[in-house]
Amino acid sequence: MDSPRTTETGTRNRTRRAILRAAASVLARQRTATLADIARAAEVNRSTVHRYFADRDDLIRAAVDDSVEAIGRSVEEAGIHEGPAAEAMRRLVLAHLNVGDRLMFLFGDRHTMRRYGVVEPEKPPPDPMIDLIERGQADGVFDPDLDPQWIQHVLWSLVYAGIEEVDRGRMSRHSVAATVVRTLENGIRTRPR
Amino acid sequence: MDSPRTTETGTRNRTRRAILRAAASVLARQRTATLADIARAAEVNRSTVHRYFADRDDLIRAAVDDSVEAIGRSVEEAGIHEGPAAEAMRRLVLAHLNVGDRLMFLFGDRHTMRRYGVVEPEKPPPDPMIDLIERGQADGVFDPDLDPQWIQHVLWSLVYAGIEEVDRGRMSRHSVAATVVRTLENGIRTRPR
DNA sequence: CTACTGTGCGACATCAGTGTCGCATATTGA
DNA sequence: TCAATATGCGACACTGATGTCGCACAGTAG
Repeated sequence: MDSPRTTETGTRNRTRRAILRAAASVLARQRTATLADIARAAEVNRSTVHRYFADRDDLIRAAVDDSVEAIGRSVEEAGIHEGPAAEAMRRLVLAHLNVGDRLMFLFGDRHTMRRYGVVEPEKPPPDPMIDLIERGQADGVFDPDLDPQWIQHVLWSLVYAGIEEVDRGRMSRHSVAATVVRTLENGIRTRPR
Repeated sequence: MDSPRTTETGTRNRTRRAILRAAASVLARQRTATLADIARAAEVNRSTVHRYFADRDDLIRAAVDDSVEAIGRSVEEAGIHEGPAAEAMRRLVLAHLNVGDRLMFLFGDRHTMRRYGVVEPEKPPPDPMIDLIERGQADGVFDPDLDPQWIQHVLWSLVYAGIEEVDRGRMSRHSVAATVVRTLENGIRTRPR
């Protein structure tokens, strides 16, 4: 579907995807990981990685593209242009939590995006997020005094923090979404009722 | 004062500190930066780095220790055990923003802390932060339904996001503290007045 | 069952980064 | 001013990671 090599067999496609997922996952946690590390995580031989990707740079670039697509799809499936802004924001948080590894990989080190990926003017996550935020601000649901891009970055930061909590076993995948949403909406101050 | 080599001359001390600061700053933004990159940022020759640190590992370890100390000092100067919890939290945010590079260096890649630094049970930033959060929760100022450690991570995440905004020139150092505090306290939802 | 595709294995060459070294020069402190 | 300290420079050796290659075997599709 999204693979540039759509004439690939199912077997090759699966191997390629396993390598890309492993690359994002391993590099998200250790930027200096070797090709051997990635191959191990993908459960293939190092030479197999070379059969799919010309070199290390090629692999990382492909992993960046793949991650951008995975995040884009997850965000699209959240359908944030529909429904009340607060509900849509909650679906957005879930969508991001579902692609936690890719987010950590893409944004954990700004060098990755600068060297391998989309250039700054093109925002990897699509404008619909900013649209949602602006819609919510117009509706009086989101704080109009906060810059929409800042809100977007806050969202990512909290999702990121949530993913790390889950990774460390300090929070369940089930409870993290609620906690992230609660903190995103209310902050840490006790909300007067 | 805190340098293990207190018999060092002022010149040597200054050179050592320049290298450590450059290490934290450069590695915060590019985990795979070389010793040559760090030396360039410190405005010394690469061989000079070797005169101060046995090898790359030694330098990174020293940079971790130095960063932990710098953050600890900044947090200590915030005097968060004094005054109302909300005020103390604001000073804490400022304290963290003041050591932004070190935070990005230490926590931008979990591998750094795991391999070079303090082990998990010893929390690099001191317990007083958790004490402050619990104090605020007891006083009804902070949300008692949020885990104190989660609140601490949220604080770091937002500080981190703020530092990146400043780095990208999208926010001034002056306004970032207010924005971080506002978002930390209120979240993104419009707060009813 | 067979032919084709895909992969593991391991050896080998290359290369970027690191670590070492000695010398000349710059800087600093007495 | 001079001696001691600090540093830049660049050459060189070493090391780990990468990239290439060919062969044998595993897996898959017809």
